[in-house]
Amino acid sequence: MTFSHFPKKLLHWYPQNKRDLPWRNTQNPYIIWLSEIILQQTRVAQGLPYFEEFVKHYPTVHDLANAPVEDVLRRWQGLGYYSRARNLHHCAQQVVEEFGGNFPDNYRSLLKLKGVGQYTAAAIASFAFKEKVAVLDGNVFRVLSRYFGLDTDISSPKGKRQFQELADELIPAQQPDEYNQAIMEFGALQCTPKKANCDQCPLQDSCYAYAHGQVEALPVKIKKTKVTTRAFLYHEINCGPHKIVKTRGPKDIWQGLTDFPLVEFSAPEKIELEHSTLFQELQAFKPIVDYKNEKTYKHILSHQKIFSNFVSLTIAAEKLDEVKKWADSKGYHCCDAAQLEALGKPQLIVRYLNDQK
DNA sequence: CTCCAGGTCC
DNA sequence: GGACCTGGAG
Repeated sequence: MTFSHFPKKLLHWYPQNKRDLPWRNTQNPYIIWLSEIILQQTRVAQGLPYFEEFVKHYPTVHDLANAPVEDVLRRWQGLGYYSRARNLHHCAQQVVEEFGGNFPDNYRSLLKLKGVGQYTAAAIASFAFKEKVAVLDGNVFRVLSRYFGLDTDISSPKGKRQFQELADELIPAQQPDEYNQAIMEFGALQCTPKKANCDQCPLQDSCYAYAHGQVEALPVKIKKTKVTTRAFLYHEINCGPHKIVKTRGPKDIWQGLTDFPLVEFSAPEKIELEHSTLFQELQAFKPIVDYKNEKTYKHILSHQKIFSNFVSLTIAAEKLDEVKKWADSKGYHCCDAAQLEALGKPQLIVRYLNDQK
């Protein structure tokens, strides 16, 4: 087996082809950690502006730990997978409280941090501390499965184990950090999921998938999550300059973000204003109702298809005290436009609000 | 429109 | 093993 050929080629390819990205010019574990969390399941182009903002507003782990979690969620707005933002904040406090403000300097200890799993621990340990631990992310799965012709399902525990063993054997003792960067960058730029650039590939002559016409077929991934359909009727309740909002709770999507009171229906075609218990209750306040029935927002998550309609209810400003009392009793809050702007909201709500302008 | 990216937590 | 988000590519 030409095992040293592979890392050698990658280490040669990398300096000539790598992108100049801000987190690559530092060994500061805080900055590296920040970039890794932001880049999980996220493309560089989408994550980059968020990274810049976070570094600017939270230059040190102390700044992040001291910030209110609402501010962190607001800054994360639009990036998705909001548990990353909650874990990010929790992890910063962990580093300050349990580790005296210094990130742990090895793979084992890094794993104890909230939101830091095997991939991220390996990335930080190698990039910041030169520890020889192999990263295993989607890029690495793809490059290894193609080059070595490994066709085990990468979503199975067995597949993950096999790939990790292979990755651990391949990583060189000399420049483990550079090698980890190289193989991921190679997957991102050269050995891409679709239309891999095999014509000008430095590994072409020894690549299993290229020789066997398997480039498109690898890696093998079986899992596919089934998508459920949901139907929301959102109630935009206005009273003078105030709106009624709700902080989303646990065990559902958008945890910790802010949206409007809603009634969920069994199917999109079942959405009916008159069947909303919320709408019925609100009649007591004699609202002016604006319901554009035909306008349905469709919002797609990886595992849910959400159809939502919005009804706008305007209540006379004099009834604010009554409305507030009602909102309190339902677990809702009252806020003005500026306060709403400062809260993290799902993109569906952001889209709706933008349409109202 | 469908498919896809891809790491952690519970 | 399923839940979690958004946006870009085709």
